[in-house]
Amino acid sequence: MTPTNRTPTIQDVAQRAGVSITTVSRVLNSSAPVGPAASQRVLQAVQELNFVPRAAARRLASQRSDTIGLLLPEIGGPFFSPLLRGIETAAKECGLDLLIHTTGGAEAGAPYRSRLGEHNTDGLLVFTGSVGDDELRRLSQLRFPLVLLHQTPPPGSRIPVVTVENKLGTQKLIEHLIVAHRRRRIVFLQGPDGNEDSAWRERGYRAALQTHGLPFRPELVAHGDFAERTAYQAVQQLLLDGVVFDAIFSGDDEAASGVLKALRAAGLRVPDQVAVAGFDDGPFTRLLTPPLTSVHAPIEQIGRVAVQQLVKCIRRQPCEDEILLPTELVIRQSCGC
Amino acid sequence: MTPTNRTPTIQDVAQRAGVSITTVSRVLNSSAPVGPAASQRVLQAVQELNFVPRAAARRLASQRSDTIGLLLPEIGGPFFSPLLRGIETAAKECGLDLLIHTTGGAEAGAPYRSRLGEHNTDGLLVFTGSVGDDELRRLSQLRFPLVLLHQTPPPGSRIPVVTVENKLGTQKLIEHLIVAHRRRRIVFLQGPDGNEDSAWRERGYRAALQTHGLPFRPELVAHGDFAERTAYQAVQQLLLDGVVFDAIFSGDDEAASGVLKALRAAGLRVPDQVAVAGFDDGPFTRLLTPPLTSVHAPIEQIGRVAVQQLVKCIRRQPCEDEILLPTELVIRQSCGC
DNA sequence: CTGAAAGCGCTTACAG
DNA sequence: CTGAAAGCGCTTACAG
Repeated sequence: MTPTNRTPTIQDVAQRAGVSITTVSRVLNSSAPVGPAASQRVLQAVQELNFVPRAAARRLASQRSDTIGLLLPEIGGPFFSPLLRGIETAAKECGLDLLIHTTGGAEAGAPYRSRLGEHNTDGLLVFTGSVGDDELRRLSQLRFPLVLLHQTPPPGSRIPVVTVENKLGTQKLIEHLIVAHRRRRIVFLQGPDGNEDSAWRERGYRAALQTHGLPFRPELVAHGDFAERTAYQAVQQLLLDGVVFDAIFSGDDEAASGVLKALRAAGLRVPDQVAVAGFDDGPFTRLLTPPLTSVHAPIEQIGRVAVQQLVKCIRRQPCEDEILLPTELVIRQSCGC
Repeated sequence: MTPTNRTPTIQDVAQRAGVSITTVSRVLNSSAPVGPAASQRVLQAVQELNFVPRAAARRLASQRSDTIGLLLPEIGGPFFSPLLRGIETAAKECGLDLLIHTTGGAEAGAPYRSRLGEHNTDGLLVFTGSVGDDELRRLSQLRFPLVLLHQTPPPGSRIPVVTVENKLGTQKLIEHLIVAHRRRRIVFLQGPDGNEDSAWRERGYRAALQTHGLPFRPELVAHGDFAERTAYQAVQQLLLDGVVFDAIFSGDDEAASGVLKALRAAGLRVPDQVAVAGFDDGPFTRLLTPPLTSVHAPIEQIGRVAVQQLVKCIRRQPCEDEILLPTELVIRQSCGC
């Protein structure tokens, strides 16, 4: 008699179907051929008992967790939702559970381990700034499957990367400001120190200037950190310093919002006097006044592709060292169009 | 000799510390008193071996998953990030893993089960619109721990709820429009059919009108679904229909953005001719033009409190049937202030 | 305070 | 195509 107060196990299914638990396991996992009659009865028993395999038992026995982890510094920003959406979708498609862990910054490394460390996860997606280099090296040396997002691996280790095409996207944007809007003194507002996206965007900025014979002027490069407040202050500072400019390429969209505010506060008209552009093309970008010209970064796709890469690593299949997802110029009104 | 190519197990720790695995388990879980010397040696062995317990083994043996699930219709919207942040923070504090699953709508129920069903999770956080009533009843009858977000339980079942104080928040907002800005014909733009937040906001809207002796005019209630596009169309329709109004309370902030656009497109000045207000006070609200007056909903706190409630349910401790988190009027410029 | 042993519910060689 | 049995790595009575 099957006690009804207990959730059914594979035993109950086997008994009801009149087969061994081995056979039940086989039909559930399609891991070996099973006769049609037996298969039929198993399926029916599963149905009738409302049987769902315990993940813990399966994992312990199979030595796979069918779980991947996502490590990030924090939850928030316009980036986060689309990124997670892409990851969740792809993980579900691959039959993987997803565990999220915020580290609050790239502190040394271990506290996340107890939850999503080497044994409790088949692989890890690591967003830039969430794990220190030493820990990345340690995991990499263990041959533990890893994919980095928006970050290149620390020197000496080889870990697949998925990120966006920052340089080319920026280059096209700056060229648009130069060619279509005849801007000559374009400010580049940097992201946080050490941020790779920002570094590549700066390279694109310089490349565009060079292509069009414009000098690189250090005074036109301002420090920032992808945040609204600091962007506001940076623009104020430029004005205080008497720096002359006719356009601002802000490190990302959040910063662009601060830039717009600072210019408005200073009585400068956008885009007439100062053209403004951002990067990422976040969901709120078109809500700004004027609607922000930006470079679209396919964030959701980043998430999706990253999972695919990680799955390859987990299966020990060959996998690209670096994937750069294409960006696209999105023209709105803040550039003068 | 401990093979270095294998990750250590509790066996390895026990051997190295010269104790039984029972003792190791005890010091790791503080589940029973252990002598200081033994305890010391275990801790050291754990350290030296870099030992991390396999979650799967622990779960199988203990019959607890130490995991909670979050079910929602989809990932996105200004709501999502703060909600998840609150949930993740609280879950981490409680030592719980968090599994996220999107259902794509309140379809009957079962597909999520294989991942976060009754056995693979200690309890579930259910966001409105993600699980059908039948499935909620089934889980509830199983005494499976459940907490609903922004949704009351289906008739006949008793499941704890965490949501925001919609009615009072709306009431204060409408009264502000009436009293401070002398608005008399205030449009209420509804959320999706059956949405409980929207229903409560409508009650608050009516209550405010009544308090101030204003008639409820059905023609001032417009259908919407918390989306920008439909809000835009709804306003267009009102104008086409020749409905006279001097304020619009849009169901939420997203819709408010569409409202602002539609009014601007129609050449109506906000807030002079039409005052506008939203609900939620999402992160982008202050970026709108003019900055949106809204009702702040403490979304992150919702997530945090919901986890705490769920933990109580899991521990079979008494737990409130309903928690209404207070909202707060946030005055910006779109109301006329 | 400590340990031997059973058991959690599966998967997977191995043998047929 | 099928099953008995070992084993995954822990926790938890039970006995001392």
